[in-house]
Amino acid sequence: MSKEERTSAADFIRAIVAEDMKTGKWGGRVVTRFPPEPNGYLHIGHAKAFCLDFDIAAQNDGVCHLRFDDTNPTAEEQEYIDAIQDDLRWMGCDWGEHLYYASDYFPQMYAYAEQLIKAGHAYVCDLTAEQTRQHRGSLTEPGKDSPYRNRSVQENLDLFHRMRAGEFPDGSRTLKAKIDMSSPNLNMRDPVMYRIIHAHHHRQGRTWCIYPMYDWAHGLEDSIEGVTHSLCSLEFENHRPLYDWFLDKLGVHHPQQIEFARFNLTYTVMSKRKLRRLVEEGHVNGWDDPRMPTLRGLRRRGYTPESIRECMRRVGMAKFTGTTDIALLEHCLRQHLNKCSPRVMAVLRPLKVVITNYPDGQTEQLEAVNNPEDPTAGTRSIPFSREIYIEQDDFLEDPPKKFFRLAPGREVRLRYAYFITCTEIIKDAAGRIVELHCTYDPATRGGDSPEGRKVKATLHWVSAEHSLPAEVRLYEHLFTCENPEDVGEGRNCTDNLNPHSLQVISDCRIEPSVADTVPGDRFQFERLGYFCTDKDSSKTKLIFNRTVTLRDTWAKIQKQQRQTNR
RNA sequence: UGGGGAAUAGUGUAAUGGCAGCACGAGUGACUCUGGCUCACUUAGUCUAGGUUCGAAUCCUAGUUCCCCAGCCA
Repeated sequence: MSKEERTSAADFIRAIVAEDMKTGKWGGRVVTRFPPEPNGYLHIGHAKAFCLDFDIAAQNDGVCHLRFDDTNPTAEEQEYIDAIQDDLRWMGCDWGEHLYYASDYFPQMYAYAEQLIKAGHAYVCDLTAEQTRQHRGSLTEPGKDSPYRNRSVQENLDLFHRMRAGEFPDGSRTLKAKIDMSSPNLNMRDPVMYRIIHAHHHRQGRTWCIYPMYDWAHGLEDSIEGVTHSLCSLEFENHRPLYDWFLDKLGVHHPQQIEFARFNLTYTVMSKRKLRRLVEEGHVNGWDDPRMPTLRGLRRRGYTPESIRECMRRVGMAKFTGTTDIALLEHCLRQHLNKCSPRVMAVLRPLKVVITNYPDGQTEQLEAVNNPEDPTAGTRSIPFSREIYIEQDDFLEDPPKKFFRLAPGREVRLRYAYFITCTEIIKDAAGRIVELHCTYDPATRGGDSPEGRKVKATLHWVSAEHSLPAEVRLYEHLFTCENPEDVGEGRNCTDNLNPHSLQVISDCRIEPSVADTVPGDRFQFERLGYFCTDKDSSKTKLIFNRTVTLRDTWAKIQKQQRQTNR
């Protein structure tokens, strides 16, 4: 990390941290934490939060804890704990020894609760959930005191002990903080601290049957760990007075909670609930479907951690809830992939071309550059022969203006190979073009004309005989509109699903150099886009995902032409 | 409706009383053995109305719009 990166206050949160470091508010320490609840997979929205947490710690020689906020046994599973760590490691996050679980603090939290009861700040309440709701009042009306609000300390202590001992059924009693039932902030109207849940906890088993609520637990977790800056999203702003109240009443280490706007992306949804629905209703093929904004999905799609981090850096940090254009993410992706992806030639929709003046049965090896952006990537050789495939899109019998590619009588370059000229179109009975006959110019071997003759286009190609069959999965945005959640009454985001978000092409051809590819390998298929080998791919059946297309100026021209012809 | 927040080009974000800048997008052109990359240029903004000030995106007043809160979820 450069000195500038370490010292610059790029946003309002880093400015606060920098100021605290200057004044020595926390003794020159920075401790942050990323506290996911293990009840789902991480998505790119989380990336904004954990990049901030881990980077701020690193930039200040501090530490960032990974803490699983496992305070609700009914939703949480070990599977998610493993997956979250796997995703975070992939993203390059380093928590060192600092892996913690909120549930490990349950004894300490219990002791703190007793302390609050003894100080008269908490009481056991026998109201049902429904009654509690009624007592809470509304946005405009104050709440009413619970009839159990003024129990003696002794009785509260006794009942609380018996709650913990398992004497009462689920939902029969709660421990509540005694604050102010008429507070305009609903969170301060005697919030529940503990509820009774007789359930198996994925780590604690049956040790506990009372579980702390978020507001009670979270500040304690931060405090116990010596966190200095507790960074969270905007919806917790209303909870900060409660966070502060608990820690003040306890008189313990009191971190500063700072809120920021969460990350939204166009053409996708981000809430766990909606993502779960996409999976459960079969709109996608699991949590790691390459169309999903989950980190697992993005990873399988071929995204790099670097590009996600770069996007987060560019998005910045503010308190305005906006939506980032997915074009920014894709720009960061292309920028990184352009630098690091080896180039390869693949033909998605093959059109056979016979080079009529090329010797039958002859094969030669031609040298191709692996990555023009990276001289150290070297070269490879690719086989050329009399019959090749080109892209169907690269030939037009009756080319419109500005179409530079192959057409009857026109000469183009085959990349790294020869100039060819189209001499004949072969059609089937239905009039479909099934084959092209071309001639080549032997003097242009390697792709250049010795006398400096120019061509307007360079096409990618593969040798028919030597190329490998492959399946390619093309992805588009999962939804057809920028904000899929913006739907009318009685409709939901699945109404905006893009029916073309996945297109499988099974008869592609790819150059033989990729024969040994393994899942996760990334390539640029020249002139098409960036692709990566899917986890379903094998030696006998090659399968690639399109990560993102190249910028496509021709597609834009076509779109313009279509509009002007209308 | 009570409370808590937020409003700067199409989008995201700087400027903390002193030249409204950057990035993405869009458009035009140059270059090119990828219609890629790269480069150049263009486009376009302070929510509204008052006020303070030599000077306001920034301070004050009033308003407008948007987001969050009535789980024994986090």
